[in-house]
Amino acid sequence: MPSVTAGRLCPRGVFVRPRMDVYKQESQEIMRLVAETGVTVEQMSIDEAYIDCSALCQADDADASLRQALPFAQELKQRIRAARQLTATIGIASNKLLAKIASDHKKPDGLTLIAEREKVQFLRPLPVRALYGVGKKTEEILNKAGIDTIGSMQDFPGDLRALVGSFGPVLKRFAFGEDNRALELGDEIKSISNEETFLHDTDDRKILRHCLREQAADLSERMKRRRLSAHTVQVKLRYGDFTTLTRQISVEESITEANDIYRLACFLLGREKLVSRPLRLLGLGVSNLREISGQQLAFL
DNA sequence: TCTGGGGTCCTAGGACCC
DNA sequence: TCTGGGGTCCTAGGACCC
Repeated sequence: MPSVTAGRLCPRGVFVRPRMDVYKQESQEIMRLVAETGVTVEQMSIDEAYIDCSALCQADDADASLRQALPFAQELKQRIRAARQLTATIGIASNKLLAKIASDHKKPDGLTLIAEREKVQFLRPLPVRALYGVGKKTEEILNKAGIDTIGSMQDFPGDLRALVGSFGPVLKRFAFGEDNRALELGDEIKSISNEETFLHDTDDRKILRHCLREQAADLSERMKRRRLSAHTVQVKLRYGDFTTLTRQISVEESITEANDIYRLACFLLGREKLVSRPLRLLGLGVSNLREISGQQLAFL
């Protein structure tokens, strides 16, 4: 059974949000410290990662295995503190779902282990929202059906599919602390986008064109840096009343140049005259990404 | 917090083809 | 000309995550 920990790295008692690039650099340094230990790491976000240290935890009994991860976790926390003067919160459990819940359990500088033997009881009092994949909407649906804690979900006799569709069976297993998601190690990027919320809603063509040009240039640069090209361009608009819509177009040619992205974006906006009233937000994205091979394929 | 930004995944409907 | 069923692709929207 894999033993996984989720770590959350928290700037110590600092409420001022550091500049993003500083944050990112710090994140890289810490992830490097983690990688140095030789474990398998899935970085979830700038300040979170799942670590599979099952290679270090080889006891016959599942809970004895988890306990073997404790000294590793303690040492990791110490290393991060010594090298970066930051605290790290770590959760230890048998899978990603529980490791994350464990790491959320005690926030600043925490270390929580959820034993296999105790996981079902541990989960019972927690709100359904604590489960991965349950957001505001799903929480509302569950609450209406009388399911407010994970315990009540464990006890629910009906089929959750009637409430949450195909997520039902997975959710039921989550409620019992069962999760077989593997670490995702691929760093494949599926889409790249950016968006801008204006200080004041606007339908000024000059402002909108300028915004799109800047976004297209940024996307082009990010694609080139990763040696990617796109086959789909998407625009996103939000009006003053918060109505949000997207329009996308897929093309056969590979798109990497800012000008091509920009032109397709203008086409999408113009096609249905979407800028019929002032916009609160304008966004631009590319997807359907492929690696630039540097070499054309020849078809006979 | 009258609502930021950058992502992923799922679903549903329509077009199109056989 | 009308009818149908199934598969696939594209598009749009929404839920969710950090």
